Amino acid sequence: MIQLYNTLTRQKEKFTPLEEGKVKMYVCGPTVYNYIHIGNARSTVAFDTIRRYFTYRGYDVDYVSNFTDVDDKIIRAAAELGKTAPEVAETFIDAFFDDTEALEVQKPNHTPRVMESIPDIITFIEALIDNDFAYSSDGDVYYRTRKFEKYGQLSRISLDELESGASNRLGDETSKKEDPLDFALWKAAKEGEISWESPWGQGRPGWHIECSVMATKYLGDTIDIHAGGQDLTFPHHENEIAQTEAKTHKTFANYWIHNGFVTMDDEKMSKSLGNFVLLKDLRAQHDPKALRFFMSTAHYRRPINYSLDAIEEAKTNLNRIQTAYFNASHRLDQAAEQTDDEQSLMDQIDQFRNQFIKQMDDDFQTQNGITVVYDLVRFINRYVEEEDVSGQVLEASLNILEELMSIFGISLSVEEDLLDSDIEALIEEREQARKDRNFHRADEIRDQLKDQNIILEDTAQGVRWKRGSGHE
RNA sequence: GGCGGUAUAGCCAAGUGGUAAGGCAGAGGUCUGCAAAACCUUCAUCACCGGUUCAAAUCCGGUUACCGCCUCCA
Repeated sequence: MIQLYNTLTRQKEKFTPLEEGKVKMYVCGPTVYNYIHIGNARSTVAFDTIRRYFTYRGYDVDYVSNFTDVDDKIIRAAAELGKTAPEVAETFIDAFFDDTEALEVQKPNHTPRVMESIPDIITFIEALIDNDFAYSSDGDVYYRTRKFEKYGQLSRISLDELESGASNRLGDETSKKEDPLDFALWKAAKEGEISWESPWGQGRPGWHIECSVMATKYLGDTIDIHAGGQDLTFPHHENEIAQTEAKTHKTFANYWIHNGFVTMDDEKMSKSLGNFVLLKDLRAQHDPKALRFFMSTAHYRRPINYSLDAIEEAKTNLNRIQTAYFNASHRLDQAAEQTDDEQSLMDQIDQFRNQFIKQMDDDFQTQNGITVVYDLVRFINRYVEEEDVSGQVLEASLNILEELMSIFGISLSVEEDLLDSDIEALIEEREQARKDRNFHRADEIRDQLKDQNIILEDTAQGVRWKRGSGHE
């Protein structure tokens, strides 16, 4: 039984899908006016992990994540770069996929974009006007916030408090609104901006409406899970609920989940603060696997503080896991057909899986899942040093290690890797030198190979080699 | 100001009433020709004050600090 923390109720709830065995999940995607930073990446990775876990637990996940490709910031970026808004969007959508594929993020089943959805958006807005939840005003269309009784339910804010805050802030745009709390569904075009024909004149959609439209279009009026960053809770998700439920008169999403931020020096990493690290730069310097692992070391709802030390630690820890996998693989060659304690060991291995599932079922506690992986690593490392090992146990250990790590999007198996014949010859020469107790020559060869990124390790079962990490 | 979150060893991070998981770093040891890897041992009374209880990091009250949202933002 999977439990997840629902922002709507502020508590953990048992997950009950709308449709047996299926998960309909919508994740708010990026506004594509720039490369993504690691805060954006964390969100993408967190929900990818959750998606993978649902799949692991036997669910068929229909995963939709949008691109906001119509927006003030894109228009501004286009003007600065001397490109059109669609060109800018295209560039950064491609970059988004480059970045996230490097982190082994699985592609959503659908990635709708605002520009492709204009007719649906217009239809949606018309429905809201028809039932009196929205009104047009001089080329704009606004949502009547006060008319939606449950407004504020998700973010737990009261309209009156909001109003007192809003009234000091809003300037001229207010004049077109009946109420300062109303928000835009459609904005009249300004000179030179990208715009579309609509019943209210040339214009473009407001920010919030797109997600309501795309989510319901691909997943239906009611979806299981709606996800996004904590900063989207208000106003974005609150407004999505208001729009969608005013139109459908049904619950929009049963579960709302929100990820915590990546911080730097304990402050939120954000584009507006300027304290961000672009994923594309970071992954040029660090193994993307280590970056993904780093993002899995904290619970998705908690903040995670970015630092070079933290990345290094993730690298070290991942290396430890990788080494256990490597060591067990190496031992496979000399494994026995069968051993006496085999059954009890196989049972222990199953226990690791059970423990892992228990932790992950509880609101996707990846950090505790990783602890189970460490336990498994120790189990493997101990076992590998025994005199007689069973091939079955080794195989099962390798499989489960790979299985558990795959939830975090990390593959441990390395492709069959062959050495050049001259390197093979050097290794053999070194073995002979060691037998002859010519350690000077042996060390010389080991150093020489190390320069070529081949690392030799002498074990009780003979020499084994591996390639260095490659990233430094 | 309103709402929400967090405070556990040098660092990261578990643990929601029964006497502090795990990882990194550090120290010592085993193995090894040496190394590497690994294994073993070792390293905290849980922000502060008060209360409830046989028993609290865990419950209640209060205090302090930090963070987030309330405006575009994952």
